Amino acid sequence: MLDIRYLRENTADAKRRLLAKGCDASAEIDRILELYDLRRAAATSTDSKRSEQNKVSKEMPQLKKQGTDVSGLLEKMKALSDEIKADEARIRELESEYYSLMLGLYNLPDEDLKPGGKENNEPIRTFGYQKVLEFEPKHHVDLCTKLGLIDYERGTKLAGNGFWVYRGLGARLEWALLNYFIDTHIANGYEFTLLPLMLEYECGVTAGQFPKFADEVFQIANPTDERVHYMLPTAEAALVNLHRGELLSERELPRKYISYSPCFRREAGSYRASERGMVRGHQFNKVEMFQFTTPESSDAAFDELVTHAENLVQGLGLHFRTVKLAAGDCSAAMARTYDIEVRLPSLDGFIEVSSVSNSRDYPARRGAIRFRRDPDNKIDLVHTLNGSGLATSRIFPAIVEQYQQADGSVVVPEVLRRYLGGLEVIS
RNA sequence: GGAGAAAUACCCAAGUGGUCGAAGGGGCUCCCCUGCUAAGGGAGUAGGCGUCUAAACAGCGCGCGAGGGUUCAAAUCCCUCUUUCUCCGCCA
Repeated sequence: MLDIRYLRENTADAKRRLLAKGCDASAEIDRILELYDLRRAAATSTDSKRSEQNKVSKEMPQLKKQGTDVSGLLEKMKALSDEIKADEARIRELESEYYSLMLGLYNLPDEDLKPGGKENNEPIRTFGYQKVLEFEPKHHVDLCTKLGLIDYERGTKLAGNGFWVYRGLGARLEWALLNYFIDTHIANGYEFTLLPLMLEYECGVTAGQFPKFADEVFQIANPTDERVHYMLPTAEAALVNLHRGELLSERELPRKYISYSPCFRREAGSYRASERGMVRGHQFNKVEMFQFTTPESSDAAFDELVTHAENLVQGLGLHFRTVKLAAGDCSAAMARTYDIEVRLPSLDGFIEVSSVSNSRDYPARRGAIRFRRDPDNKIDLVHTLNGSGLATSRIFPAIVEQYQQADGSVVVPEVLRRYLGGLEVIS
C-alpha cells in the first residue's frame, strides 16, 4: 500500500511514477483522496458525538442515585446513539471503498528505473562466457529424458500438463542444488525456515498478491468446511507475513531468512514452444531469500541480495547476466527488481533464474510490519526485500544444456559433487 | 470429527451492565535506607491506532482474542469466527 500522506502531498508525482510502470491510476488516486477527506470529516464529527455520549454515561449513575428523572435525557441519548450508528455505517462504507482502491494501487517504481516494459530492461553485468561447442547442442528435455533425470510423461499422467517427475540422479541433482543453495545461505547468516505451503487469504493481501492477482494461485477448498487456503506461489508470500502485525525493535533488524519451498502457480494461459520442459510449470522448487530491514539500509540489502544470488550462479560456473528491469516489468508490489538470467542454449537466449526485489514499505504498510527506532522510540515501517536464491527448475535445464557433452552426458558442476557422492559426470 | 473450558496490560490475575484506561501480585525502571549482599521503604510502569497540529504537547475518539449485535450505556449480555487447553475418536 502506498503512503496516503505521500499521495496527498505529491499527487502529481505519484501519478507520474505509476504511469512509468504502465498504470494510469489518476482517477483512482483522485477518488482515494476524496474518500480520505470524507472519512476524516465523518470520523471527527462522530468522535465528538461519542465524546458527548461518554460524558453523559459517566454522569448517569449519579443522576439516578439522586433520583433525577432521566427519561428526557435517555430519549435524547437514544437519538444520539442512533446518529452514531448511522455515522459508523457510513464510515465503514467509506473505509471499505478507500481500502479496496488503496490495495489496488501498485507500488511506486524507483526513480532511476527506465519507464516502459520489458523492452527497456537493461543488462548491467554478464558473467562467464558462451562455450563454443563442437557439436549441435541438444535441448534439455531430450537430454533429461535420455539420461533418465526427468520423467515428463509420467508427471503429466499424475498431475496433467505442467508437472514433471524428478527421478534417480535427476532427483539427486535437484536435491544437491537445493542443498548447495541452503548451505551457502546459512554460511551467509540467513535463518533457514520451512513454511506452511498453504496460506490463508490475509497472507496474499500483505504480499501484494490479493485481491488483484488472486487468479494466479491455486485455491484449496474443502467439501465439509468453509476454510479456504491458497497454495504458496513463492516462499516470499509466507516469509513477508512472518512478522505481520508485529512491532519489532530496531536491534532485531535486519532479519534475514531463507526458505526452501515448492512453488505452485496456475500459469493460466498456454506455454510458448520455447518454454517446453521445465521452464514454466505449475510446481517448481525454489530457495527464497528474504530480508526485513530499516528504510535506511534497504538499498544496501538489495545489493547484498543481488550479490548472493549472483554468487550462487557463478559458483555453478554458468554463463549468465544480471538485468535491471524497467519500471513496467517490475511486478506490482515491487519498487525495483534485478533479474538474474542464465543462458539456455536451446533458447539461444537468457532465462530468469532469480528475481531480486526491493518492495520498500509497500507490503509493510499492508501488513503493519513495523519497528521501533532505537534512540527516539519512533515507530516506522520496515522495508522488505526478497530474492530467489535460486529457482532450480531453470537452473537445472541450464546446467544440463551448458554442461552437456557430445555424447549426451552431462558434467556435474564441481560445487555439487560433494552432494552426489563425488559424481563427476551423469551419463 | 465429537464434548467441554478458556482468551484482560511484560507475566500471573480480579472484575457479570454505569464514576473501569481497568483491583491485586510478580517482574522491570528510578529513588531512599543499610559498609557489601540479603531484606526493607517510596515512586513509576498501556502500548498502539485514528483525529487535532506545520510539527510536538495537551485534548478528543477507539482498544479487555477478532468481527458483528442488544442497550441511553458493554471487559461484563447475545451471535459468529480464531486460537489455546482437557477428554473421546481417528491418523502420519
